Amino acid sequence: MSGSVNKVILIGNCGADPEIRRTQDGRAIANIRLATSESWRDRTSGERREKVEWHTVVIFNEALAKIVEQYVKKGAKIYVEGQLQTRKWQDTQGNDRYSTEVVLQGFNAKLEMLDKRQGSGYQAGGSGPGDYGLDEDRATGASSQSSNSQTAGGGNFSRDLDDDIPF
Amino acid sequence: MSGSVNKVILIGNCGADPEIRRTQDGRAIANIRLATSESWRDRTSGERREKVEWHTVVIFNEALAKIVEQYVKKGAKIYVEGQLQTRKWQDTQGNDRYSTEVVLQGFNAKLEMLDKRQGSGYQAGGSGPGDYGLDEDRATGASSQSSNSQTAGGGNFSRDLDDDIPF
Amino acid sequence: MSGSVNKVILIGNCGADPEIRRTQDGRAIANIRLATSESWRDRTSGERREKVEWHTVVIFNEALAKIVEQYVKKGAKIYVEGQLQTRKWQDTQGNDRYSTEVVLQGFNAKLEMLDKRQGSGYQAGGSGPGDYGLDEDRATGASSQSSNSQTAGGGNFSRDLDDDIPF
Amino acid sequence: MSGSVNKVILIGNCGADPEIRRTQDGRAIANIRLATSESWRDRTSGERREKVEWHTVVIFNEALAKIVEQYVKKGAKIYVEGQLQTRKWQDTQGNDRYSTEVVLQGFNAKLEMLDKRQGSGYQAGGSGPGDYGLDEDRATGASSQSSNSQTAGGGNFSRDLDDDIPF
DNA sequence: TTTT
DNA sequence: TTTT
Repeated sequence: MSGSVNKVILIGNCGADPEIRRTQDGRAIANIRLATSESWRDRTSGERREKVEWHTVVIFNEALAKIVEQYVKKGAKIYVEGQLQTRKWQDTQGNDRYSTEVVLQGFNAKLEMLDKRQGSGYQAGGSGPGDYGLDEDRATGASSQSSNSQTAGGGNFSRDLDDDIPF
Repeated sequence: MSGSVNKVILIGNCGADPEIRRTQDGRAIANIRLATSESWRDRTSGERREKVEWHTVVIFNEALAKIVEQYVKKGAKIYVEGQLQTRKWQDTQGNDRYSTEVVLQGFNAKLEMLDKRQGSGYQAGGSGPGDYGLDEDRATGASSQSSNSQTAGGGNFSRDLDDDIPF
Repeated sequence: MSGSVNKVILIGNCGADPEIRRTQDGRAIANIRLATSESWRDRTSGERREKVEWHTVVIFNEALAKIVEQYVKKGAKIYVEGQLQTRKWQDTQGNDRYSTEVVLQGFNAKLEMLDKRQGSGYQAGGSGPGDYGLDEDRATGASSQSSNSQTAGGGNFSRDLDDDIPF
Repeated sequence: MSGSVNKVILIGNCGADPEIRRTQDGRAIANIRLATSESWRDRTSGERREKVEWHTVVIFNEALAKIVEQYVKKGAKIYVEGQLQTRKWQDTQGNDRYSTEVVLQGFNAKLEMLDKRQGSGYQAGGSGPGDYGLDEDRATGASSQSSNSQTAGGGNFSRDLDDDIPF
């Protein structure tokens, strides 16, 4: 099917420190429980009410997962852009179960930290936090690649693209 | 919590005719099974591969649900903008189960039909299909309403809002 | 034309305090200069580079404009969701000029403050800052209205819509 | 600045065939004039009204520009996701002028064709149109790269990622 | 200048 | 003109 779009944009707060899992082959995957909320004034009572929604955000990207592990903590406010994915699994009774997650993977995925940097430290590394798009990771790949492709194909668009890559 | 955003944007095709349910108090609710897909060329085999993702879209709006019932059919390509919502329920064995849905409700919800109109007919009604955002309808409703609500001492926000309605 | 979407989503910092103008008929309009930026590491020099983009955000909504005036200050980080609009005007030499702005107006517009509330004060009012979507406010207005408009036989879309308002 | 987002999402119709320009160094750039529109029923007259907005979409990507040149024609309905960019230039009288464009470049850019494929032909090539994300271009780079990274790191996640890359 |  |  063509002409398809699957995009989720969330701004919320982390309910806990991210969990970092590792695949058999050693790749890091970060899981974040993210809370978004809406508030409104109740029509009848006039009271302010709030509804909180919890989302499971899964980051399939080792480099990004590590950054998340390092900088994203419980309570942090973040922006994530990914896609909806529903995973099928079996519970202990053998029933089919489904879990829907917001997956950041590959392109068109993005994560931004929205809290003011306080304190110090992590700026030191030079790379610094901030624009933690998956971009960055792709960038890594893309640039190591580009040194080839550029010379090879001379496509200087890919050159510019690489220049544009965050980092 | 403030500063929260919960937004889903999908473009996909309906897997079946929408289902219209009705709440106890008679409101119509439309359910759409929407498929999005990604395709890519497998690097090793060179074959084209495709991954389809199915989404449950729930439309809590009688008028919109009726429009959906009337014009959205199996196979139709639509744009939906709503929010992620996870609903808890009990299965027959009494286990907690969760279903995540894309909910179109209230503001910041939108539905657009992306297929070319073929044939005729439904334009006749005057209202016509096309921009089936909640927008348009709210606008209509909001304005007829505002003359009342404003006088009624309704929040003067609604007054401003009406002014804000696209022209 | 049907099947149309025009959406802009920005997260950035205000370059100055918002400007509040007023239309002839007394409605407030807020203007914000918003900076977004991208940064990346230059491939050849290894230096970190940054490109800043400035946006003009125009808020056509008296209540929201006032909230903006009150709480959004120079340096504030905000989320805005609106639409692209290009305005034609004449310069002093009589040449046609065009300005493109991000317009928040009517539905499908949203503004969220992303800075942590520090200090005190503005929570007191009860309404509180935070979710300054047009949402909330429309909801208020819309709901007080709905009890009327429904009876009044207002478009039954508005009826549904009101029902749809978050709770 | 960190924590920044600059995103534009449009669904509209092409007002003319795309223009393909070429930079001095031979890279293709596509320009599309895209119309979005809103329609609503006038509150007082009850008439249906429509407001059309024109956008300039600029695609800085040789491969994508060529696909656009080949498949996107006047009247086509497309989805584009890019970012806002304002370009400064001098008019013939030496005045500063600014043009704001929706730029598709690098990551987080996407273009989808939303018209039903009619007729035949272009499906034949095997690659087919459909998901014309910039992804595709990155994919090209990324995959040539991945053949390295995979062997090197064996991370089959990167393998999956690459596999996921459109085209 | 598109589209409905 | 913001922010990091």
